[in-house]
Amino acid sequence: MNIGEAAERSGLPTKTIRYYEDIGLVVADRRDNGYRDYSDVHIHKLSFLRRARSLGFSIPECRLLLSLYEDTDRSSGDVKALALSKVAEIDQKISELAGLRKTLKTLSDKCHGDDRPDCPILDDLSKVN
Amino acid sequence: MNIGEAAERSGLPTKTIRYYEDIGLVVADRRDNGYRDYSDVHIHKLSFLRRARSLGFSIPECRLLLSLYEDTDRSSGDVKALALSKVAEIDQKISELAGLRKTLKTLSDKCHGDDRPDCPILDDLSKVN
DNA sequence: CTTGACCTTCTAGTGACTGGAAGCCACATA
DNA sequence: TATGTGGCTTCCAGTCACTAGAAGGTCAAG
Repeated sequence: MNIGEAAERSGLPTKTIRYYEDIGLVVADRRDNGYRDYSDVHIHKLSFLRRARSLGFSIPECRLLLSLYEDTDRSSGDVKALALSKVAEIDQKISELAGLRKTLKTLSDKCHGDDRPDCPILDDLSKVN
Repeated sequence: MNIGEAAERSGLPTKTIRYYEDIGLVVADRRDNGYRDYSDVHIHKLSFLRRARSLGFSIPECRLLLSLYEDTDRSSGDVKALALSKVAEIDQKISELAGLRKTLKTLSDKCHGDDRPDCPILDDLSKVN
């Protein structure tokens, strides 16, 4: 499929998809006319990148994550270790989000329309550190 | 306290703290000698920024979140609506992280040392879209 | 009173996009 | 067959969020 449809299905702008090709993250096939050609696997990788990037993973981290999928040279012990360390990172992110959520929920519950408390937003928000 | 200690306590580099002051996110007080002076409230805000940024919130979003704390002009109805919409965003992020976690866990479970499956990482990873 | 750590501002560079120009390609309609 | 119209190509320039480095001021310790 063309880059336009790939953009639609992955949720990334075409510009970003071309950029990811430039830096070697997801390289499309080419048709005779020079157009990029995307398969379902490409779409999966692009969607993955969109999600991982929006969750705060850096490009190098995403590259690592993708390499879990692609790199057949890597020993399976390494893959396991890498995946597990990322799982731990994700758990950390989830608990930070939970803390943030709790604070915002508290804030909104206290703001039931008329008066505003001397806002708790930062009180416990940044203590978890 | 000086910017160095602020950096240590917030987990942000001094360069970043100065940058956040440049763009008006967290403006420190100044001592007579021109040094920036940080209070606990400043540290809370900076820690908050570090966490929110690492979780994929943009600078404008962080500014909005901080304004929930600062803006005494805003009506409490607005605060409530804003906070609740952010809570929904956070729930979305959490569920995406949970999906990512599940996939990586599956991958690492299958990689029990010797052989590697034809990797599942992208199979369900990007379907949730 | 000097040394070294820490602070200041300023300018410039980087990473990850993002927008725009100039031109090629494909397909529908006159 | 000509002609849009829209999507594709590359390339260059700009932006956002830092990040590194230079040049110089401040301060506590020896």
